Amino acid sequence: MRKEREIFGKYLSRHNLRDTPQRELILDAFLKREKHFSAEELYDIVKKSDPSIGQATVYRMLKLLAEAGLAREVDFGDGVMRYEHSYNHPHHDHLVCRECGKTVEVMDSVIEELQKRVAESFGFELTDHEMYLYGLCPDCRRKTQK
Amino acid sequence: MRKEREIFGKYLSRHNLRDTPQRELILDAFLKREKHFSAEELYDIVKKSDPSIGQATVYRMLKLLAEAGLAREVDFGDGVMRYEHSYNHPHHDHLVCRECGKTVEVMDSVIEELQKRVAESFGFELTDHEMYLYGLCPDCRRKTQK
DNA sequence: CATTTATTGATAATGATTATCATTACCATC
DNA sequence: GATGGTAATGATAATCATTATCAATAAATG
Repeated sequence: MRKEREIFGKYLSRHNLRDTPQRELILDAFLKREKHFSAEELYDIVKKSDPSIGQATVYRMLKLLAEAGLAREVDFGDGVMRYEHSYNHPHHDHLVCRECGKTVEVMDSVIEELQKRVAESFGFELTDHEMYLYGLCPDCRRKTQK
Repeated sequence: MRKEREIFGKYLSRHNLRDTPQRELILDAFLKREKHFSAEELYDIVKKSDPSIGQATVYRMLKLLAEAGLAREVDFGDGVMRYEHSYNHPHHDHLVCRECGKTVEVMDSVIEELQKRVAESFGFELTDHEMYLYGLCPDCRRKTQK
């Protein structure tokens, strides 16, 4: 968390960007947040501390966090982009419940390796990927059966 | 192709929906199309045969085709939904070039099996998934290196 | 043929995100 | 500490794909 602040500070100065109270506030909220979130959700949070903050500022800050390598975009395909921590949060994929929306981070290195091989078998050089597994979580399975 | 028409006809009558020239026209264009496409692209095609057709009709028809099991939505994450043939076009994932956008359909049954196991290891019942592999296609790799 | 109900096409609405732009704030230099 | 240059902010307009609305039209059925 200290380290993340440091990284962002360096990112700002390296790009001739300024440190502002708004950016500090949004950075704080981001660092406190554990679950992934949308721009609007983060906006609602920071608005409590600074009701005059604009949502454009939140959108802009999220772009910066992503570029600085602290955040990562997550697209669940519902038209709303979410963000999650990227620093010290190694790559993973998502397992999402179709019923209640609960998500679990998953990672399988065998799958990762196979993805690379599949790409290579078509002559592609794999740079990244997206994988979303959809299903029913344990709770919703129980509810559905009864 | 005959079979697909039959399926769609049955879908219409089973749902008390009507067969109209517009639907016929869009169905034709859909059946002729091999590559995936967006609503707008299909609209541009059918407009040549019937300039008075509305794009809302195309959007509506794509929903029907998907519900009838003839089409499948493909979300490349660029904000535009595409469709591809679903009938006699078994499940596959997509390998996409980050540079030129070229796509290849891929399928690896080992990956599919592992996905199921990963989900199960969290108590989830896997219903479906999305996997997009991004990289550089052979052509773009060559261009980038030179 | 008349009635019912689905369909169409034009257009307005939606909703997330981005662009614009006047105003404000930061920061280095004098 | 005033100043000039430039970045940042917040309000708001714009964007863009998609959806909803609705009056007009067209099928199908008795």
